[in-house]
Amino acid sequence: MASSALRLYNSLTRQVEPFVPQTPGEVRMYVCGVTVYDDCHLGHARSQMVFDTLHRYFRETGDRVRYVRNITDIDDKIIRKAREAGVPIGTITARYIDSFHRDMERLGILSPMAEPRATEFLGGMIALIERLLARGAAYQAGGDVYFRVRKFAGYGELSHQILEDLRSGARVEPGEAKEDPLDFVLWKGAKEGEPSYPSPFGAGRPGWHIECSAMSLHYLGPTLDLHGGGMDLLFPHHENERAQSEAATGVTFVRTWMHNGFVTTRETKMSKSLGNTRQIRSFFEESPYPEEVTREWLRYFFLSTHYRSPVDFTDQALSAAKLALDGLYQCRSLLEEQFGAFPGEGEADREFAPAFLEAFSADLDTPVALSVLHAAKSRINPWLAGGGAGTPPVDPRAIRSLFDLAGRTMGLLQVPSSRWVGGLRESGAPTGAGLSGEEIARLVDLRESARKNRDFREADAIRDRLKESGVVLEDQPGGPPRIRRI
RNA sequence: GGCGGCGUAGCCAAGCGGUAAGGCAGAGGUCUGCAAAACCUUUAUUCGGCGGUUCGAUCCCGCCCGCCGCCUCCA
Repeated sequence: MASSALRLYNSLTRQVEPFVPQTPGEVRMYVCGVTVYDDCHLGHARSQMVFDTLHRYFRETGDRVRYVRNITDIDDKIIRKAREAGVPIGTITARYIDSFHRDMERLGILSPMAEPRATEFLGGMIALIERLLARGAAYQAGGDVYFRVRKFAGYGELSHQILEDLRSGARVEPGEAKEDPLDFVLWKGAKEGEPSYPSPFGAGRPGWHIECSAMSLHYLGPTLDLHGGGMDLLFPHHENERAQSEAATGVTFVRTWMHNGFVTTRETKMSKSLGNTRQIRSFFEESPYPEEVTREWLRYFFLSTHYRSPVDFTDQALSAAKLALDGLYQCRSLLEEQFGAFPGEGEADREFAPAFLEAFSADLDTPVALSVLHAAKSRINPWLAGGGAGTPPVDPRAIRSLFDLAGRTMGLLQVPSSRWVGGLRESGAPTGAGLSGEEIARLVDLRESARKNRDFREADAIRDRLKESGVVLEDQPGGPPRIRRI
């Protein structure tokens, strides 16, 4: 059970309001996935991570989550890319679907219940368009089918746009036969050399927005508890989805609309058209750390800013995130050394967990949740630093319980601390500078002998040498030094 | 032009009517052969500026300055 009821910011009402699913104990959640024509960048990473965190929170608090995330595998950009490469679109989409899945694995994103692809749901989309035509909410013109925006009274409510303002800025492409510039396409008539599919309105392919309406209807019914995506999907994508879904079903499409803020570089939105994106793949490949470490590093970084605020992707902030996480691992490592294991698996925690979950309840305030982790660390560390004498100031089992909770909800602290802090000893893996575990062990032994002989010059020289290779030695009283990589 | 967001210590970042969380960095100290790690102490009388409402405002209102986003594909 949650320590307190979840409250979420709803883009529709522009207010933080209690989140109450229509069926108690069950959450119907739909998040916009990606269009598979390129590798995903850090903007996609943040969005997926935000909703993954929410997904995990629902699971933690005992809700069944029916989570659907779509894949757009038919679209102008895919077609263009396939044409340029001289291959069928399936070649392009297969490649980038694999890439997307690999990225989700890198980021530690839990799988959704379903991941439908647009091309698998043509039938559902066509049925929905037929319903809209039958109700007069759509019309055929010039081989296309358009949604009649002025027939939907609530148009503009979600993005808080005034119809006339939108109309003045709207464009009509040459060849389009819209009744109104704001009308958007539901079905595009086939064009020479483009993939097309048969339909009652002629061969063609679906417009962008209709897939989400059709697929969410199929999996989750006419009313979703929650629909999420990046801020940039608010208009026109979500506005259009809402219009066509509600025009077809006559009921509320989405109870809570959530939109996450952008990832920026130099305070400018990261976007493909600006050419300032950083791919998830390249971030991982260029990371000095193993994938499991890089994963949590990135998660901590993104989760340390509230999901609705922009995050500027800077080396400084990234570095601070790594060091903060290191501190948490250090604490866990000390606990394990003290007890021979991380004590108290599964113990209930009345000390920290309620505060941690309360932060989640307050519109997913992950920065505050992270601060609870540090508060716990600061409570136990003095005792650990004193060698664990006397009664601990806080039950170590509560720390374990909290850290496990952070693992389940945020995907943090999942790496064995011995490996995070001094992994070289276990893995024998080479360091960034190419020293193998064996070489390190040999140098450490050499230094220990030098120290025994009080040849501190030699000992320090070896220590410096190791440090240049990214290996820091921490001497401990009466034992071998701790080996920590930086 | 229309709509919206942001501006909190050197940096990152919560709080959003009751008197400034947390992280990183910095300073001093304990420990150490020296370090490192850890620990202790310390670092914003103040929340872009000016007015207003209030017993009380970083939080509400108005104006101004600066930055950003959406309005076209975009997480």
